[in-house]
This record gives sequence, C-alpha cells and structure tokens, in this order.
Amino acid sequence: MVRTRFAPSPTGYLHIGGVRTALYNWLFARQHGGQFILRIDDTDKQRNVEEAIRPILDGLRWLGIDWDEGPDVGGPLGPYYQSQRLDRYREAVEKLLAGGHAYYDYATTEEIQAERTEAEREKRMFRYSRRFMAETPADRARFEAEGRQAVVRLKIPTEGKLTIDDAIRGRVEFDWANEQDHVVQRADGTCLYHLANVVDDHDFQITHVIRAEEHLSNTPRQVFIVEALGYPRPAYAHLPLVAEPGSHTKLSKRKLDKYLKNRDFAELLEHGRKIAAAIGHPVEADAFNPVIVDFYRTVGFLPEAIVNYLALLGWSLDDKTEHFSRKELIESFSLDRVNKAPASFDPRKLMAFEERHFQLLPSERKVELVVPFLEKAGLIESPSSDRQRQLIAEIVAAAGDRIKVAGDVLEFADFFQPDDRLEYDEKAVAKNLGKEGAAELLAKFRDRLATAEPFDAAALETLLRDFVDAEGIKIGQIIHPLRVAVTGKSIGFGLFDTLAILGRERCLRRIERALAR
RNA sequence: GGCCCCGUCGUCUAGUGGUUAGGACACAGGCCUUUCACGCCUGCAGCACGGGUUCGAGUCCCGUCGGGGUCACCA
Repeated sequence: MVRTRFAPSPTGYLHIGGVRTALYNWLFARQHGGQFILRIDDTDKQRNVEEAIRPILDGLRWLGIDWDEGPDVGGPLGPYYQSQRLDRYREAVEKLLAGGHAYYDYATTEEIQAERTEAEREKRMFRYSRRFMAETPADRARFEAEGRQAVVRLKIPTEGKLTIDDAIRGRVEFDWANEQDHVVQRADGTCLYHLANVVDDHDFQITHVIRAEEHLSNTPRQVFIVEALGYPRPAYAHLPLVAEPGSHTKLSKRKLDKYLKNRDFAELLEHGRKIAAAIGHPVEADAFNPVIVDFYRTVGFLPEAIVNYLALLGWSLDDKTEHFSRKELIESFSLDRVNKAPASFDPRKLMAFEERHFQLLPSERKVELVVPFLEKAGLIESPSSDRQRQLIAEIVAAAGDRIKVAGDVLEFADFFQPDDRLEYDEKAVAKNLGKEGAAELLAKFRDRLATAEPFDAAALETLLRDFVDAEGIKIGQIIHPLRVAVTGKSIGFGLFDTLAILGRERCLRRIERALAR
C-alpha cells in the first residue's frame, strides 16, 4: 500500500510551491490506490495552531486535494499533530542513545560556535570535536555539576558513504565525513524536526517521501536516524523547486516587492486587486498575494485550473498534452517524468490555463460561480431572485470568454447599477460622443429604439442596420456613441446583446442622460 | 566557502546517438469583427561553453562557467 504525506507547518497560509508538493504526493497516492496523509509539523510550539492551519486545510480542500488521515478526519495512527506526539520522539531518542547512535552533549552554544569559528579561520570544514560528549553516567554527572545542560546529538559516522536512490534524481552519494552531529533533542527536552519527521513517517507508514529539493541535503541525517532506529527506508523523491518568475530562486511569500517588478506578476496582482476591492476584500492583507493560494480563491480562479497548471510545473506527460482534468492527472502522473531543473512560476501561463478551463464550463456553472461575487459587491441581493439570476445568465452568455475568472463579472457591474448612477469613462465619452454629429444621430436612433419591437438582439441589429442605410453613415458612427451612452465605456461585449439585456426603458433613460451631458 | 542538485526558445517543456530540434504560454504581424475578448493564420526565438568518445552528440564521458539548495538547540 502506497502512503504519501504532506506535512505543512502552521504558518497561516498555503504557499503555491507547497501546493505543488502536496499535489504530487496526492496524485501519486491516488494513482496507486494508496493513501494520502496530512500531518501538521508544529514541533515549534506556538499558539493558535488551529487558527494557523485553517487556511491551509481550506486551501487544500478547495483545490480538491483530500486526505485520508489527518486533521479534521482523524485516522487510526493519530494524533496527526507533532506537538501531540512528543512522547514518541522521546522514546526514539532513548533508543538512539541506547543503541549508541546518539550521545548527550554538554557543550554550550558558545563553545560550539568557537569551534566553528576556528575551523573557518583554518579554512577547514567544521565538525564538532565531541569534546563535551558524555559517554558514561559519571560524565553526565560531572558536566551537570558544572551547571551544564545536555542536548542529544546524532553520532554520525566519520567516514564512509551514503547512497540514496532518489526516484527523481537517481543515485546521489554523500560522504558521512561531511555531515554534522546534528542535535535531535534540545536542552529543554523537546525534539527537533528531522527526528520527529523520521519517527512520524515511520509511525504513519509512509512509503514514499515526496518533497522539495531543499530537503535533499537533509536526507543523510534522516536516513541515519531511520537506520539507527531500525526502520525500513522509505523511497525518496526530491522535487525541483518552484522558482520565482524569471529566475531559479525559490519562490517566497516575502519577496512580493521584488516580484512586482515582473510585469506579468504585477498584472496578475493588479487584476486580483480590482476584484478584491470591489467585493470589499482587504487588498493589503498578507495573504492577498499570488504566491498564496488564498489569492486565487478570493478572486475566483478555478481550482482545476490551478491544479492543472501546477501539475505541469515540473512534470509533463508528453510533447503535446497540456490540458488535464483531475482524473486524467491521476491516471497519467508518474514520478519518473518529473523534471529535475527548477521551474519558475509563470503567472501568464497560469492565466492561460484559467481561461481555458473557464471557457469549458457549462453556462449554468459559470452563473453559479459568478453569483457570490455580485452578492459580495452588493450588486444583487442574497439570496438572489429568479429575475436577477436570469439577468446574470444573459450577461454571462453575452460576455462569452470575457469572463476569465469568476470575479471578472464585476466588470459588468453597471448592468446592476441604477441608470442615474452609471459612471462614464471620460476619455471614451470625449472620443465617441464628442464627435461631430454624434449627438444628433444618437437622438434620432433613440426615437427608433423607443418604438422598436421586439426588443431583442436580432431585431435591434436589423433596426440599427436599417438606420445606418437610411442615414447613409458608417456603422461605427452610431455604434460607438451608442455603446458609450449606454454603458459609459468604449469596450464591452456585443452592443445588441447589451441593449437587449438592458431593455428599452433603461436604454432610453441612459441615452437621455448621456445626451444631457 | 564545503557538500549536494541543476543547465533545450523570455517561460513551461518534448527529446534516451542520426529530428529542417517539436509543442504550449508570452511577444510581433495579419485575418475575423461594432469595440474589447475569443478564434484562426504567419512570424520571432533555444541545446551555457570547451574538450573528448563516435562515421555521427542536445542526447555518453571529462572539465569550465553559470544558476540553485543546504550547512541552526527553524520547519
């Protein structure tokens, strides 16, 4: 039975790179009919763990990455919080000590630091001298009499090699001599990540450790613990990093300012900000950042688009397939087709996937997705009435591919605005309504609109074309002023659809108002 | 700096000794068109470098250069 896991620490947000790791673990487990476990790495004691993991769990669920065991769902091997498994770690430390694979060390931080500095000065690699290693209870007593406190360190071999057969990187070799006697238990008795990690992976029967490449260098010490504890060694797969746009440096939440210099990234954030502002979502919030999944949810991205994009960020099936449903991903994913080189996050390409997935949605689904945005923006009541839903359906249909993320519906907010509150894009007004004769034509056409029957897109088109013939003008001479008069803008979807959706009364009112300016 | 990983268009990638180095996003131009968006067509653009091995190298070997990760009583 394949068992994989994702082990976020409670930071309060779900990083896009983390999602990619979680996704690959999930995909791998699902493909093999195995299980995907979620574990919370909260060895670092902190308050509000619950609060800090909530956005992470919500984000994963939103993306459709579900877990078989872990927070909220429980499981037979719990608890799934490291902070609740301390006894297990302590037992492991005891075992390490008993087996001679670890030792009590009484060196102070300063003493270690001194050795380190000395090594540096002599330009040789630092390796702790074990000068304060306690080998017997008598040693311990002596050190303690001096007022020293012990940490527990791994007794790493001083020679020999370690070979790891990584599922992605192939064979990787390390010299034990280059490793350190890492601390596994602090002076206060609490345990460190690497120890906890190994113990948990074993306790949770994890068969495949799939994680980011940054952990590759940490693997030797973990393997040492695995072996010392007599555990079976899991398979390792180290994923290439998700990098910054246009660079190969690890993508980080904290470098927003830097990323903003990237045009595509800035555009994406700006796009999101417009939507967020319209629905009253705090734009300056920490989590409102394209590096964080919550951003996409807030703005109305499709989870399947993000999953599709992320799946392809470091993995590919072949030379042509790009569009994958969740099901297809589960069927075709494989570790051996994961790339080795870091992949930089490309906001543009993510957007392309989003557009594609949104296009493919049936219109009822689009309406469903768009409604919450109109509600939050206060443009429709909640719950929405049948009439409003009808209006929305018409708008969504007329908008076609212009709505790329659900929040884009707010670009058509003026359909929900009272006519006397319509805002005008002044440049568009000047350019189109200000033209010689535009107002006169508009007034004339308004009279025709007043009696047009029926008032639907097809009939209106005929009406307008007849008008153009009768006046001997070019179609643009009336269509552009009309659009601005009725929507306030020079861009938008089909004019006849626009008129029909607005209906006669509203069209006339808006034209009057425009003419009065 | 030590150790480890990585290196095909700007970006994501296909490529496993013989290809005019393919696709996608982006970009440029054009078509469609009532604007915008969509769609369609065309174009631009890449094997980091140097040595080997071989009849033949993006593909294998070595070196160089470049990029990244990691070296905590963080996770």
